[in-house]
Amino acid sequence: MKIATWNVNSLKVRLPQVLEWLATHTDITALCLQETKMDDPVFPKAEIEAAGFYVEFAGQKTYNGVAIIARAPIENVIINIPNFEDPQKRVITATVNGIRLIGAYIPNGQSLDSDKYPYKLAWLAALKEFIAEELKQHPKLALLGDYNIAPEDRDVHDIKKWIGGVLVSPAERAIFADLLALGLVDSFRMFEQAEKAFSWWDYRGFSFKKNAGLRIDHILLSSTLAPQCIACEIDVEPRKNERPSDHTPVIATLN
DNA sequence: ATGGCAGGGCACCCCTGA
Repeated sequence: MKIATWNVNSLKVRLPQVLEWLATHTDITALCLQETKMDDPVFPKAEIEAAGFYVEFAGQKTYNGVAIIARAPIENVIINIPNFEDPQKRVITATVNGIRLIGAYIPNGQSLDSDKYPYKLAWLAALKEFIAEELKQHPKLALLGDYNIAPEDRDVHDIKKWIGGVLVSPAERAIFADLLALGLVDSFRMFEQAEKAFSWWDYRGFSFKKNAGLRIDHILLSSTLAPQCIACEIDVEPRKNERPSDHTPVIATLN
């Protein structure tokens, strides 16, 4: 089976692309979406189900919003991080085919001197605690999503342009390392990859054409699940669509 | 140093994203 993550930057705009992508990737069992940007009453549940999928979601107007689309039943759903007060809808957790999936849209942080930066760090600390708890009950666990963290300098097209800002700060990278210390493995780095492999490119300045991107969308696998992973790839094709998301899917193959 | 593109809300300009 394959599991995937995709920040779609508005599901209203991107739903046709998502359904088309799933139609041509029939081996993807579960897809986690971020930035659906829609409240639950207007979520296109019927359309997705009519296309043959199960779907669970948690959204809000304008910002954030997450969902899981799957070809198998989606069970034992948890919305957001328990015991962490947060009006923003950024996490959906569920079990599909016996794998515990945590789909997350980690805060951007905006800048190191913004109020949103300490929110990001506190949010990540709460997420880490939640994952530690989930791992006790669900050893086969994957954390998929838009992390808004480029873990290493090789995940940044030009580190000089990003240093001193969010996404690459030592504190954020330290929390990423804390996730790895829970036993999680960055599935992308389990395999040999091309250099300058990114999952996001700014809409501005022909960034995609110049491959001036960041690798900030990740699939981390628990130590129990990682040995089942035989591939991880970034699919850049949807970034070439008309009206693309600025992010592109990441796919992990499990056997 | 700044803005550049895109989406959404809401009213035609502003906020946010990364």
